[in-house]
Amino acid sequence: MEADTPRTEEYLESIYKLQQEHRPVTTSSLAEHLKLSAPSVSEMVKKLEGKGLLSHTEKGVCLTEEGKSIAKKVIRRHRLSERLLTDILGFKWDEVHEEACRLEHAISPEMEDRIAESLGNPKTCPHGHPIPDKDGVLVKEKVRPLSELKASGKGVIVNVFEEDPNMLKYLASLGLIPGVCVRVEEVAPFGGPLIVCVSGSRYALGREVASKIKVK
Amino acid sequence: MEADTPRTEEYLESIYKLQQEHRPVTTSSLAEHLKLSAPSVSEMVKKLEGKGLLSHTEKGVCLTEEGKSIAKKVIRRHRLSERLLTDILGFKWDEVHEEACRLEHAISPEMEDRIAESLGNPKTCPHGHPIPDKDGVLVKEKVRPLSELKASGKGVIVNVFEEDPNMLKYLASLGLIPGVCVRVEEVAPFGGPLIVCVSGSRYALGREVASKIKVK
DNA sequence: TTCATTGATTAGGTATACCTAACTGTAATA
DNA sequence: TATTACAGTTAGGTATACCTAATCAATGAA
Ligand SMILES: [Mn+2]
Ligand SMILES: [Mn+2]
Ligand SMILES: [Mn+2]
Ligand SMILES: [Mn+2]
Repeated sequence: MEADTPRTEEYLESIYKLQQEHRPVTTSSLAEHLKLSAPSVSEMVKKLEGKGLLSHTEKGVCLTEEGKSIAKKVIRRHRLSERLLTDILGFKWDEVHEEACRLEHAISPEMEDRIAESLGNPKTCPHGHPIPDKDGVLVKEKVRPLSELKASGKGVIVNVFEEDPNMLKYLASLGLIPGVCVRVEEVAPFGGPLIVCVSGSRYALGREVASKIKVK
Repeated sequence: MEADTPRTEEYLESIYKLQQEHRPVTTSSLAEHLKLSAPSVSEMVKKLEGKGLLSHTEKGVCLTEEGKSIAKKVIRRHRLSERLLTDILGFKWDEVHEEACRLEHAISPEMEDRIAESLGNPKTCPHGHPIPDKDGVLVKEKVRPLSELKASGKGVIVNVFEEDPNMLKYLASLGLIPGVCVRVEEVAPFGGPLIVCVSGSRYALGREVASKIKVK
């Protein structure tokens, strides 16, 4: 069994994430997510299929058990890196994604263990996403998008499906971070914004944005 | 100016280190240090020369100012990584070299700053080697090898030029780490061992080993 | 002086991972 | 039905960084 290269890890990670977000896992969606050309992805997908890490049918790409297992390891390292960056090195949650995306390929199993231990085995990354445990067990909370709440509905933010630093900075400035309670005051019709109440303040939130904030 | 690849960084780092240790910086010594074939190094050296990072004469390879500057940045990231690993994540000094050798290529300038800050701007790595500052200033202490001390000579260990984990573990088990005071009790003739006294205990040390321990 | 050793390079090749341009097949549209 | 749009692949090519085998050049020993 040949060692996985950083690129293999990156593909598997992307595929796993797209699938988790219930987005189509096609070569084109992958190409968009990875910011690569379609033929590059097409070629790589074929190689990964040859290595038994995924299967590729008309319906799209699907990780095998081995592919899933590797993906979860990468995601564990990614999310632990993010926690290291925020909790120990003092980064903001909007500054860690890119950094972690490089670190995740440079961390040994020993370092992974030490980070987890030093941080007290955190259960989630700074964005609220679960950190798979050593055995690849990933506890997914049942959540729904904030955008689905009705007027006067309430919920606690569990996680935020967003990687764009500017958006994350904006959300943090409104106090929209995991663990915070949000109440929907009003829902404008025709796909209009939501008026939400967060720790005493009122804000108008676009549907698009609200759909990325998952609450329970 | 194209970005440096991890491999470019690795070559420059090796060249800088060999030169610091006053070892010949030839393609063959480089090949040995980097564990690559001579032709591979020969080729890469030519490329790096073309990029203006080094010059290659009969006397060997010599970094240009730009090459030196990059090398010192890599070494700064390497040594800061080592400190992060030992001081924050609880690694032993014999476990950090390889890990840091990967991390050093995955750390952004921002992360470099945060590590330095979080650690209180350490002056040396766990092996006692100076950490270049942001501007590439590297303070080298005047030291000499323990093997050069005469009988009843004394010195404080400044650093240890050794990367082999087993050797480092051995040295740590004898208490031979930076900051510790060593007295040479006896020097066996004909290149024989030194009998040294460290924190109350006596040990026989081979010349080879003793030459890697630098004292002041 | 000639030969063998050593160091370095040239020649030729591989693997990985990316690209653009061109082509193909399917499915919705006019 | 013919057309267009889109997704996906094939074809052909590049850059990086490695390898082995063969060659070349200088040096010291026979
Ligand atoms: Mn990643
Ligand atoms: Mn995250
Ligand atoms: Mn290195
Ligand atoms: Mn060190």
